[in-house]
Amino acid sequence: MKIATFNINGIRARAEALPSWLDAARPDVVLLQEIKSPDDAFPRAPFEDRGYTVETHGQKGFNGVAILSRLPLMDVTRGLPGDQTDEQARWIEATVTGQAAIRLCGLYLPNGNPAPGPKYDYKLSWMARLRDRAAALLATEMAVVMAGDYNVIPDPADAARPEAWSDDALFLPESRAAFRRILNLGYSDALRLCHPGPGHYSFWDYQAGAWPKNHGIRIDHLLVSPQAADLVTGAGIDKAVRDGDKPSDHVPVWITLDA
DNA sequence: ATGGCTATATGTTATAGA
Repeated sequence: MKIATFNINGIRARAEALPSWLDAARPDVVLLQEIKSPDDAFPRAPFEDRGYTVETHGQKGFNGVAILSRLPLMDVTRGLPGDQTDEQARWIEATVTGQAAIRLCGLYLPNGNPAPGPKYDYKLSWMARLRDRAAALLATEMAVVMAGDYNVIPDPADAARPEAWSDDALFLPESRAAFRRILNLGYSDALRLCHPGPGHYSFWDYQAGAWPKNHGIRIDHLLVSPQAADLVTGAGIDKAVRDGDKPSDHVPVWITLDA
């Protein structure tokens, strides 16, 4: 099974780039972030025509997550537990069944800038809720894959110019510690199971020539529970997508599983 | 150096992103 995460930065803006990548990469499941669309405006046909089931959790204008799957999805839930007043569409779950059942979580973690401030407070409180949900899922002993745009640079090796991010919400010590707390529950950063070392990025800003200068950061992650880590056979980043026509500022990150 | 580009809605400017 091949599972990918991709912050597409607008589903309608990626009407050509996303199907083009799907046809080349042939993932079984894709967790999408920043669809920037209400559910009823999501263009389903290009995906259903390719054999994908579409489950969305969107809102007007910003945010929004979705799952595309060529395998059956069950028990779909929307919204991260822990705060009934949170109206931002950033979390969706479903169980996908191939040779094994896997609980999927698609997430778009708050950016948090500027820090300090209310947006950063929201980021950290969202991460505390994420940790609680991650712990609850771990207790089920299912294979769990939590994938999406975490908006966290875990380590200096995950940025071409770490010094440029020292005061940024994506790289502040508290953000990195909150991410590390989830790993410390027992989850693994799946790309790191397969590819240690620097130079693996998933985002390049549209501005300031970040792409041609390769000033990237790695902020899109697939975290896997121990039961899911047992099944991982490979991982990668489809960097070439950033060079396509009308690209997102993020590129797809994927894993393959013996499942 | 300068938020330098992009997407969307609030729409010929503002907001958010990272």
